[in-house]
Amino acid sequence: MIRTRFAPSPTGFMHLGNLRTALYAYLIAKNNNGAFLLRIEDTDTSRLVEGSLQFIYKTLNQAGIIYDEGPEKEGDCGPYIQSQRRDIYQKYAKELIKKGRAYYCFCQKEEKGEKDDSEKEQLTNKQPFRCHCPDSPKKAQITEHSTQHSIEAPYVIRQLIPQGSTTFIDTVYGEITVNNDELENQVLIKADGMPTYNFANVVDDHLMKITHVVRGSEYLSSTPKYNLLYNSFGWEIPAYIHLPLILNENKEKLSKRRGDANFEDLIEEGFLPQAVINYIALLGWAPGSNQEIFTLQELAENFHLDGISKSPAVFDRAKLTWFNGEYIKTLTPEDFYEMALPYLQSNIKTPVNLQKVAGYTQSRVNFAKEVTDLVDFIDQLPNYSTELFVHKKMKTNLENSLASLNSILPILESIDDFTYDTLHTAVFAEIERQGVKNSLVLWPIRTAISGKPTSFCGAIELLELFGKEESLNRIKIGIQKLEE
RNA sequence: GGCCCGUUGGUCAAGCGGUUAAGACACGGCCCUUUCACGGCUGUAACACGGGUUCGAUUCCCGUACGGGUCACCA
Repeated sequence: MIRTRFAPSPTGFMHLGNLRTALYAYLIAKNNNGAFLLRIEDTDTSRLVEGSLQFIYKTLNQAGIIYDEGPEKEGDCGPYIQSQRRDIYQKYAKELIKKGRAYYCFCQKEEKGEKDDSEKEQLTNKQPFRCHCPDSPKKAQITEHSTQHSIEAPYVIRQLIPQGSTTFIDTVYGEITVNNDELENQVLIKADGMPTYNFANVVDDHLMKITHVVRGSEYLSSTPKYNLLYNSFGWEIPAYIHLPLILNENKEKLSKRRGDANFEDLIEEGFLPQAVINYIALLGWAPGSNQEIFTLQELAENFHLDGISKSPAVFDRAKLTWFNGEYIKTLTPEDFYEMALPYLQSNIKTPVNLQKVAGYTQSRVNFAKEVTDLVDFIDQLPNYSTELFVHKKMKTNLENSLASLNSILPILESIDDFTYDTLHTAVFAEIERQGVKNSLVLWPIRTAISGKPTSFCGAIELLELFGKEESLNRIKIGIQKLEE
């Protein structure tokens, strides 16, 4: 049975790259009737950000990515929070020492922490840091000693990288071979007793029976070290599925610091969670058909490893916006009404049928909040220019617009029942009587009532929406303007 | 800088030795229509470069260029 996991650290917001990793891991599991687990990697106590655990839960929830095992949903492999598994890592690290594949290291390294750019540049001409413990005669002693007694001096446990080269196979990128000289004797257990990501990851993936490791391609170069670890333990190596990066418009890695949007921001802006999920599913994966709109369920059914691409993808807001519009259109009228209501209520004081307004605007917006601009003529008629009455395609000009309004006015005045059907019948009867093009009568009405070059619905709908008094009022204003 | 990975239109992408090199977004045009939008049709636009291999390379191999990743007691 296939088991995948998503293993975020609670260090802040959920970036789109992370979310996509979670999504793919989920889809791969679900596509194979497997299990998807959530594991929290909180081994760096200094980087923990308050509340980010809630963000993780909330985001996965909104996205519909439901885990089968994880925090507060314990399976057989818990606990699923690494800080609660400390003893486990200690035990396995000691086992590695006994096997001679790891060792205690007392080397002091200068103050670490986040490297800044200048430090990174210096790396250019420097040999990477090497721990010399294995060459020290002290080492054997310590190793033996420490298996029985506790050690006083601060130490870390390092993985002993053997000579030779390491080859692994990535499902996406294929076979990759790295010379072991490139690999550092990496730290497995830190001075504070916590495991590093590199170690905890391997131990947990094995213990949690993860069959497919899904992660970003930034881990590609450290994968040989994981394999060496698996081999040292004699554990089976999982399938690796490394995912290409998601870049911003400038082709840089997405980052909050550069102002790139994360999931929370996008939802805040009015993007629907399912639209975002649908879009990022297609950033780095292609279904092999021309279908683009997928429910989560459909994604799970159609997902296949062959479709994952190797090259990074640029996040395109325009395309996401299109997806959002598509999702807005598939909303039931009730759902869209509910979504648009706050914007309608805060922009419309006039007693018009908001449900109808929502209905008219639904197919015209990509975001619910865009109704704001569409309805701005309802409470107040704009001070428009009579030029609006002139429309080549509608065959209207100032003269015939005035004539149309003058002829339709008494007819509307005689109607008390301002409902669509009644209005439609009456207006079209007049159009037929005059024997003119529809637009010659309808365009002036629409223009007089809206005072805008475009509106979210046509003349008859506007008459119904505004009711008799206000409609006649606005038509009279139009006549006045045209008479001047 | 060493190592690793990548490179099809502006963007997402199909392609997996022989194709008029799909499709989508964006952009332009047309149609529909009582405006706009929706919808339909349509147009502009791409295989980074140089060598091989081959009867034939976008597809395979090798370089070059460019881009990215990584080189932490961070994940």
